Amino acid sequence: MPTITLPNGDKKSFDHPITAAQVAASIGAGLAKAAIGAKLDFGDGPALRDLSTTIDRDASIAIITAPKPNQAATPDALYLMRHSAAHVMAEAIQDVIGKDVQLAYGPPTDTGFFYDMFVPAGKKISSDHFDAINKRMAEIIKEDRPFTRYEQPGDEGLKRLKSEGNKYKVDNAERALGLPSSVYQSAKPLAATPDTSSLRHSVTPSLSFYATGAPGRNWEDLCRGPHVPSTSRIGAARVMSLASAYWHGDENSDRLIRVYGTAFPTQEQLDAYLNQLEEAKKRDHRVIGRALRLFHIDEDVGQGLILWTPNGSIIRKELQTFIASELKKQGYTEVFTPHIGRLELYKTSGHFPYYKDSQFAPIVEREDLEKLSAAGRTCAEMTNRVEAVSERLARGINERTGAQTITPDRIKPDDQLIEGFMLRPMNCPHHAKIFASSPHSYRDMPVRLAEFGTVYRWEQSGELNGMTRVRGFTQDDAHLFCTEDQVAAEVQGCLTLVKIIFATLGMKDYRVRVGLRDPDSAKYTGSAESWDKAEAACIAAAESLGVAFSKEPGEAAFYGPKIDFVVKDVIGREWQLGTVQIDYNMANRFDLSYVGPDNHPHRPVVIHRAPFGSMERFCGVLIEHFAGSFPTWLSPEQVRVLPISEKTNEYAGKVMAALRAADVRCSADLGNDRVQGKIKVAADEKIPYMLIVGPRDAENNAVSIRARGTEKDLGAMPLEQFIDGIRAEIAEKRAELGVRP
RNA sequence: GCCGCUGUAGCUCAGUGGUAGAGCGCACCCUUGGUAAGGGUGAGGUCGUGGGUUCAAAUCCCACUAGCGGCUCCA
Repeated sequence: MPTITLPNGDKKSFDHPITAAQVAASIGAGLAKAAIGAKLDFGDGPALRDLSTTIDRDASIAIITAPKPNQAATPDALYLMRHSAAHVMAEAIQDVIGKDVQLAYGPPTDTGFFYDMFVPAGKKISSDHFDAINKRMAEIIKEDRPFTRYEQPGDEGLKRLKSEGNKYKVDNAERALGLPSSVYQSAKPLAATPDTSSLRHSVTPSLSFYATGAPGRNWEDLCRGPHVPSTSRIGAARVMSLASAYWHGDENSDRLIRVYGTAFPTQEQLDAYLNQLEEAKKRDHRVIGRALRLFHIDEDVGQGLILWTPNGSIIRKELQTFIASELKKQGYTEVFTPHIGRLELYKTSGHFPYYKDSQFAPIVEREDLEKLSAAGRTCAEMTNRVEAVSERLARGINERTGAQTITPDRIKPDDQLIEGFMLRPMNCPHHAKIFASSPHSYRDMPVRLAEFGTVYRWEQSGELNGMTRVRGFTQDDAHLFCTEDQVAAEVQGCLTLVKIIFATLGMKDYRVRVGLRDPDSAKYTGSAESWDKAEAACIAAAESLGVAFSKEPGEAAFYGPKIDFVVKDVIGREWQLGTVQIDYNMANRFDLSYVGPDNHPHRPVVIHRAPFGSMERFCGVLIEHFAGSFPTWLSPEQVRVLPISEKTNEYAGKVMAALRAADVRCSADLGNDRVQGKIKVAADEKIPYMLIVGPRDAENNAVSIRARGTEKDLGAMPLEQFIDGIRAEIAEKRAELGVRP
């Protein structure tokens, strides 16, 4: 007979099996009323369950409740409500579009839920249907139909699903039963059961179904649950958007329509969320970037290629100056290298064969093309000769790495090869060549070569996104060539740099991933001992950051472990910014060495690191972080002088000149607007300081201050004092606008 | 790359088969005003590109191109 442990440690014993709802009722009527689910632990870990779950053995329980008014829902409560809302939305869609819409998979997400579905040919779902779907969802919620769970033996349930002709549900059922799929075939290994929760569920020999109402009479769906007790407990739900998704995320498989929705306990909370989305859109770096004229993308220049306009260029330049000064302190040396290199170089590095499809096409010499053309050769022949490697190179690479990237049919004698150049996808080959250009003693190590190096990658067109995903970008790159013993200290130094940058910019909302090797894979280069040491160094360095980080086995590059910094944009998408990667491969490929204390050559270890990642992406994220209101040191325009009338224009000009002489970025608004109008314009442009000057100020050699974010006149102060104040603020890279009379 | 949506003035957008519109911005004029837009006049568009249907296309159809939202990918 079950003994049930409550969250506070109290125990309750019952002499008969009991439902979670009854447990709630035994604690209090208010709890029973608010309950929408339960987290039960039968000793195998906590799992969310229906309130109707029968408890027939010892368990600990936490009742999940709907939030009180004005209270935020717990993640568990939202999970239950949204998972349930997905069913309601699916029913509504089938009512609006047609019963022949086939449902596939509908889980909750961080911000709501989605349901993937197959819409038969001839039918269509579009945003025009949203009003009707929303209306139908509201009706179903209002009807307050119970979510009724029932189970069928696996074979029986499967037979029934097969007779219904929905292969997606058959597939779901087969996977729930632990059977191989009879309907889904793919070259790719089957993904693990998609599961957005950390909750565990066991494979059972039966299948569970949920009817929204009475089984057989109302709408129902194969589902493992759990759900809220009845539809009215969902609160407020809404369909949000349409997208496409592949079945099993497999691009060679069926394309499904993914319908996104969200649900909140109350209409007010849903409205607040929608409002928040609207606000987030205003922070979008693409919107602010245009409004503040920070960057431009021009169709005629090309997709994914950023033109830094004067305002954006100031921000970038300030950031680069900032980081360059930190690099100097850490003993880096700066280098400059070209944006292209010979194909041979990237064949040596392995980039060309390995990442062929995500690079710009090679630049082939005109003479070669003409020769081939005159000889009647095809395009395929040209490609073959461009992509092939010399015997010498193939030997070299195979010897050291067993390189899988060169196939024997692509090895050609030198006179068969077509040479060419490539836009560089990475800076490391150039830096490796600089390292190799002079001999090195262990006494010189580490050698730290830094460059704001622009690289070009052929990103898929559908991936391009403002400044955050582009085809040409500048890494704040550096390569540290060090001895094995120096790896830990150098990784530590890289993280210190990242920490300084993030702290200076007030960026706190990021996460850290430590990518480790997959213990079951053999694709990695470098010795096991080196990997052990490097992984330990990465973990130790990450621990020293004082920030939560995740260890991610299998996420290492094939050439070494790495540490990535990831931030979210305003609409919740994650972007990788800074990265630190340890590389055991490159030094081999380029045959790099230094002379050790034993007077023999040794292989250096290479660390790739870019604390910002790319200037483009970093600035994009930074625009959103500050919502365009940059601290003074980064602001394209730091001060604007606003004369009250044209009578004070001359003094305004003097003020501007004095500020410019003090290295402050400043302009004066000498138009014939009234001062209210000039303030509005300057405020819209998010300029940190407005100096309003009239005859009174001119007489006293003073300025009246108005700081961004302060909706009033702060009073007047002597011009010289203002200049001293703002210079200090800029020099110290202060986050706040602090110059006051 | 794939699916869906979108492309009209510098920007934000209205215009569903019959002479191209608004607000903001811009230019000029009046106003000389002490803290989030005083007033007026004017310039500015081969309606993303190319085909097609039609007496007639910004509008309907097709293709391309670019952007947006997802998916897949990301050294």
